[in-house]
Amino acid sequence: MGPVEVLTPALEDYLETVFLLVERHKFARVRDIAVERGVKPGSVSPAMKRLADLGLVKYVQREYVDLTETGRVAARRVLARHTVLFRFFRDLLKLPEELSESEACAMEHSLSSATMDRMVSLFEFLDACPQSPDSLLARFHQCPIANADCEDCKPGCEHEGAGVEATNPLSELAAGERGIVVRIGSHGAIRQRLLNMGMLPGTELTVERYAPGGDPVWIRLGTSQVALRRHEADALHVKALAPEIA
Amino acid sequence: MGPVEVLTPALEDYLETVFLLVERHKFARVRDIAVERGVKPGSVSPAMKRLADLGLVKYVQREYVDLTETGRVAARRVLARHTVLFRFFRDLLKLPEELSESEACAMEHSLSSATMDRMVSLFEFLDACPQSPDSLLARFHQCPIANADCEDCKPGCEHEGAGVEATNPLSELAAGERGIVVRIGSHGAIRQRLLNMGMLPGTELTVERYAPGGDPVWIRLGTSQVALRRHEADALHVKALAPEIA
DNA sequence: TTCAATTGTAAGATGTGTCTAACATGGAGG
DNA sequence: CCTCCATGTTAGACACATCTTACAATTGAA
Repeated sequence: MGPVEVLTPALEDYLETVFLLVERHKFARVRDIAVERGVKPGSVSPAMKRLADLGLVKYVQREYVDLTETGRVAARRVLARHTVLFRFFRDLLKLPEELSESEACAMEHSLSSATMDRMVSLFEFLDACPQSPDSLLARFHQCPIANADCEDCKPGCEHEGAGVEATNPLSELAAGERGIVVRIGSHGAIRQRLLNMGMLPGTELTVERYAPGGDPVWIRLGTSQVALRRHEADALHVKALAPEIA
Repeated sequence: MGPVEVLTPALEDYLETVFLLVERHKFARVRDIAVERGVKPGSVSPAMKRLADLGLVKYVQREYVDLTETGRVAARRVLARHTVLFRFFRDLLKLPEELSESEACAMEHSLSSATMDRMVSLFEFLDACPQSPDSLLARFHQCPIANADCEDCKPGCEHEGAGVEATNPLSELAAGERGIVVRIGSHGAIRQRLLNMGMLPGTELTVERYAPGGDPVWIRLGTSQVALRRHEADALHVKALAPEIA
């Protein structure tokens, strides 16, 4: 096998930084790299030495840092992963620019080639397939169910139309009944709490029992149990399932 | 501020493991945790001590490990992030089960609440909105452009239909012309290479010049330059842009 | 009851990445 | 020519997550 040296996340970050600096200024100095990455110059020198040992940068001590051809290829690969994630977050999920950026930075080191490839396929598809303005993605971006800041329902989204199966608030399930989470009809803190408890779309749950008055309701999720307040149970839209096979 | 102790990735993993073991066997022993995580028991003890210090587990030495209520909440949160990522990879991108799993493991530690929330919104939308069998997602999963293993085009996908703008192979652009990458009409190694060079859908590029015979063609991507072989340039579908404003 | 197997702990080593503080270098102005 | 200051380098320390190895405690069988 060739030199399949795996770069540590920090080294990938340094490589990326050097690439961007070299693009901007034709060369990179230790100081610039330190500023860019928010570390002290003393941390940069040893990192450059390691990159030089791996054959990724040409490093004339006290002078400048430049990329080798191998280094350029590696840096572009890291950058491509970053870009794919960034575009996914910003353009597809419509997350704020800054969050998209930081999230991409954090995840770029653990994105496999296969996954990146597949995400790009999704982009290609979304771009090529439904070019009309009522494309599914555009509908997602306007969908009231998927967005907090709009009224109950709008044109452009046919959730109440034909073909959509009925869902009920969880609190309409009787004790002992099962259901599958379809959506969380709520935003903000309640939604966060429900998601963090594992109430994700597609999750199967069983209503264990209601307290008198129905206020805390105990739910079984797999083998673990959680208690929900009434307003949380109301926010959770489920599709009823046939009772469990005994 | 309360104890907003941030868990290291490894501690999150331990917490997750403990949660799953406790669910399965009512309690967790150091040894089980070590086996589950593929480490030696000697690594587990200190980790448990640290989790106990953070108030996340109740740890009776030599006996068992159990979660505190706080720990259970934290563990469910980690697990929920894992599940969201896993479902995204497996069900939406249609990646193999095993890859989805390992990718989710790697990324779960850097998924922010906001991003998770938004991914769940996408799931909810896809589930609620286009319930018909020709939903966009189903079309993605069958789309020949997005999948290597099918012929040129199939029913169910109307790429050649009306409303789709024309794209050309990159090699039809003359030197000096600009374009935006729309898709990579190729699979396997060539696709990998193009992606790794940063040729992602949405990327703007300029054709710098062709070598005699047109075989290597030099492309400018932002401020950096790459050379493409003819068969690579043919695989790259671009939309021509108006020439750059001088 | 005593020993062996099982299980857990403690201590030391490694690898990575950071910091600070002290030291080196080289060019510009005096 | 010398000195000062920007910049870089080195060394030493720490933190963290992990490993291995050697030791300790528990348990149950002979």
